[in-house]
Amino acid sequence: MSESAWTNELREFVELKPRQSLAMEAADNLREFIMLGRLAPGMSVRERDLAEAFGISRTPLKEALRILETEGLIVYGPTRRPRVADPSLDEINDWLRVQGALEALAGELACAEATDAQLAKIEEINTSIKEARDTDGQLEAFRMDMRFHEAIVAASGNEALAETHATYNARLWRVRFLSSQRIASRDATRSEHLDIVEALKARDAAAARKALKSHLRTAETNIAAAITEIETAKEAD
Amino acid sequence: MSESAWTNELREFVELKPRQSLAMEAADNLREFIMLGRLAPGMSVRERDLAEAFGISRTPLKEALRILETEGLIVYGPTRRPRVADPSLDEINDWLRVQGALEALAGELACAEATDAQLAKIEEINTSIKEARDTDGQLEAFRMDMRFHEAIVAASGNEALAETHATYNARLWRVRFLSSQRIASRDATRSEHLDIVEALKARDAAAARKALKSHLRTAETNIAAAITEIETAKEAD
DNA sequence: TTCTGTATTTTGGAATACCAAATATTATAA
DNA sequence: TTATAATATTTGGTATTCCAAAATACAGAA
Repeated sequence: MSESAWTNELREFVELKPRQSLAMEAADNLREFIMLGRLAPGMSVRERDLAEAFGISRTPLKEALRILETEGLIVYGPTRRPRVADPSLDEINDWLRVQGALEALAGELACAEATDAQLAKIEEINTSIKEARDTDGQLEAFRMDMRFHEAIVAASGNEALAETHATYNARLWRVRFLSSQRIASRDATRSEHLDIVEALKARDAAAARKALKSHLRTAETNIAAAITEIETAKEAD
Repeated sequence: MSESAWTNELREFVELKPRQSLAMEAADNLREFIMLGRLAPGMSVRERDLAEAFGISRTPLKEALRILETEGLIVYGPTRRPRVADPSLDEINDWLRVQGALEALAGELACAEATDAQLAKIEEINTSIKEARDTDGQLEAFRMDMRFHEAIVAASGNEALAETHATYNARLWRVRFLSSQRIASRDATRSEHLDIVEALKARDAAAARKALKSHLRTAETNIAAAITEIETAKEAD
């Protein structure tokens, strides 16, 4: 091994991100479209149309759909025709319960594993949520909220947990975004976030678990309220 | 709608299972091969060779590899070359912690949601584990053990939870199988299974959560012991 | 012998073509 | 007009082919 130390360091740095394929690129774009509701839930997806829209062939597009399927954003019918997922409230609640268990575990682990820097970062993100709401608008504040939860999971040091959590986040992104736009949802969220941060800083695993679980439970309530609001508004047509 | 009721019923029945594609078939076979260790961990996988071995083209085989990637059985290197996963003990423990949280949640939910028939089935599977060990051999007993855990998760009535649990089961299958062959691991397992069944029958959510969590914790210990045993045996070459 | 630059081979990514199943459309009969 | 049969079209699955990147083998120079 005649290589100097920085050689390996550089190699690691440059190759850490697996080379982006057309499929992954398409998956990223599609995910964004679905999350923002640009592609409506339940809408049927035609491989050929989408492939043309992206300027790629069906082969990588198909792979992109597969990726989004595992994330729960695309569902395949019995005849293998893909559609944009249109989850029922029951399914969403199922997802939220799993997400709750994952985040509770993350909080627990983070109390033992997180570095002080990671905890500081979590707290910093939390304070910037409020700032973003004042200056950058609702969408940015919501993105910060998501990053808050991601940071907690990352602080657990459990990579598999982070991956699984990310797929549930993707599925839940849209409904959580809808819910975040209700003014009524925001106040509770803010104080709950503080509880979470306090528990983590105290490295009190039980408290962190409890705070995260109850946070997800209010999310359940808020989302249910948001969805019924939208449903009733739709009936006013 | 002039169709008689049974027409739709029949159509539904026959089409309920999405048509099996070559990709899924290949994924099933490959999964079996990897789980049983026929394809050694870390071994590099050549798409062309495998496709020829299965008698299919690379297109569906590629999709199969993608499926197994999301299950964590296949990993892609930085240059997108697929290999059979070769998880470190740390990674395995990460997986087990997530699996523990999932099963704890499942037990909790099952206490509220499970039908009596489902609980009876769980108990029945548990008793048949012992029988299988006496008559059908180790592998069959192990399969029963897996079915025991699957049945609990199914009884939670949370489909997403069941899916996520299944992928972790796939990742962990091999190491859990190795661990199950240690005689020392078995006695503790048996009494813990009884604790779980009792808690579920009493529909005591807290007890079920606790029993499942501690069961996964002993799994952690057993697997660690099994792996170090194998490692030291390997050094004897 | 060891290192480096070059040629060869291997490998996965992507485009294209074709097929069978599913769907939509049209025609026909009651 | 409505229901059914026949036809045409659309759609996803699969095989084949080509291509660029990567790994390997090799040859020459230090």
